[in-house]
Amino acid sequence: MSTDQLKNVISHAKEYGYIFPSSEIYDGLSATYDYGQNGVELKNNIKKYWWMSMVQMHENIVGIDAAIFMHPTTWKASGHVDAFNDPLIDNKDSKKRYRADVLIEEHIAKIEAKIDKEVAKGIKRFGDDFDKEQFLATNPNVQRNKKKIEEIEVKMKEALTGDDLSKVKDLIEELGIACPVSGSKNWTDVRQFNLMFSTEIGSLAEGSNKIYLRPETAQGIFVNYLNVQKSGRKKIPFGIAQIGKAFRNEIIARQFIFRMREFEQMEMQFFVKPGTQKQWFDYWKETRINWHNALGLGEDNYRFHDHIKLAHYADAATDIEFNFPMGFKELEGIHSRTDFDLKAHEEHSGKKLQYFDPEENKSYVPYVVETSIGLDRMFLAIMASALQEETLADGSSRTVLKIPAPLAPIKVAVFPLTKKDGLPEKAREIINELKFDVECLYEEKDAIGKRYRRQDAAGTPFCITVDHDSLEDNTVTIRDRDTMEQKRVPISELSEIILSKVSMKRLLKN
RNA sequence: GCGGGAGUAGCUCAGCUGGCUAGAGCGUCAGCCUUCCAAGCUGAGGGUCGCGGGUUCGAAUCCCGUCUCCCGCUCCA
Repeated sequence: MSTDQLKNVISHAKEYGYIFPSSEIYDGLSATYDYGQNGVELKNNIKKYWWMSMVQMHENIVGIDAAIFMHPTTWKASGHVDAFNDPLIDNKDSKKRYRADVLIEEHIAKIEAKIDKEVAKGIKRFGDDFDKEQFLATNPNVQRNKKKIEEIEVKMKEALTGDDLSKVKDLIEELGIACPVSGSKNWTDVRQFNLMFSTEIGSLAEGSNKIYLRPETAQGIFVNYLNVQKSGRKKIPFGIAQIGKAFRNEIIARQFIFRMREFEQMEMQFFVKPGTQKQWFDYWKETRINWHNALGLGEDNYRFHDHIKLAHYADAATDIEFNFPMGFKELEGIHSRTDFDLKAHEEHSGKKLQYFDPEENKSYVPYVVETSIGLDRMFLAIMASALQEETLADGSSRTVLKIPAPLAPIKVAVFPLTKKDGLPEKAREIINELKFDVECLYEEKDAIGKRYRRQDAAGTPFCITVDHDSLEDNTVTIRDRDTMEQKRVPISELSEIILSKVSMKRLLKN
């Protein structure tokens, strides 16, 4: 796959009613997209598949739907207020972007390295008589550097906590910090990027009524975990699942629906006894990759990417990466989050978030193993791998969207072979039965071959054709999108045949 | 944000040394044909050439500004 493939996916998605640029008549809104008539069906089917596999198939997992707005302290506890608030600066020559505070800290680290060097020299000179503490307290070079560090730290704190980011730039210039790549000191101004969207709540903008749109759905689960545990009489280990929108004010939101500012997550937080997190982490790794593989998008298109550098909240983390048109990229994250989140919420809320374990006869804060998949990314993964250009035996080609049948927006299209002789009426009759089971579509325009190809491109897995024999013997042909093969079957068996191929059961039993 | 590329019909694009009513293919719609894998015939609809300004008798075309999209750099689901 290539970037050309991404372009094909984008235009195909638009042409067949899957995804439209948002507010297109106003030239669109950057990195915002709307799901069209087919897109919403596919998206809902992905959600359904996930929800059934997580909630319905696990008796110890239940779902919730938390509000997008949350108490502002939530985001202090989660670390998002600090971690998502970065002062950034660009080097104009190398075009590299850095976090301004990191640049300054690296500068401090360099000075510290100088002190260490001085100490090493001292050891060499005085040998066994070397008194490190005395040396650090008296050596003039060390003293000078120590003072430097202190000064920088004070200034940095002042500059970063104040409203005036130009002071941060002044400090960088004052220290003569150069870009590690270009070596130049040609910097842009420092700009603050807060990845959380904020708005005001209440009728007055005055006062501190600032609230955030949630940057992840997980916190809605954490703050509710005791409510669910108690009202549902849940015993550990148990899980809470949620599907919902989250918002991040990405500096760069690109690559179609891969990175959007408004996106949808499907998350499940699994609460376990401390010490068992590793085994559950492994369990969910396997369970989740099986969920993906059951779709048949190609096992080679997936790979695990284990995190070496872990986030502040995790003791193990892996990504399930998918081979998107732009290469292998993260599709789902599986994180062992320890008790970081619940402990933080205990601290900030002053409420105990402990679970009483009747087996152990003691209370503890559970550990959490999280699975978190980007719904829009899953959508893109399916679209990108499903869209294929096939060369047929006769040398002609066809465009086919091989969406896994249970996820396809329209499951079956019904065609009368011709527009007369009562064939349309017979076709309508069939639809009027089938529509209780699956999404159907009726089509009588153009040659039959053309109608087949149109449904191939739209992703409809089955086409039923009513011909003159149908009127005699109540049989029709059913054509398979992927193999293009046709079978003649009794109308009375249609529902059963189709359901066996498009029901979620087929995927979930895997 | 910085650098590169691009905005003309639903889609893919041509036209861009300024000059007839802005075109093609595919798609869409209506009718004919009645045929099991996109290809027949007839007709129709669809564009203020991204937007604003300027130069000019005249701008899709030249100039300025602006917006949007795509690719790369950082972060993440």
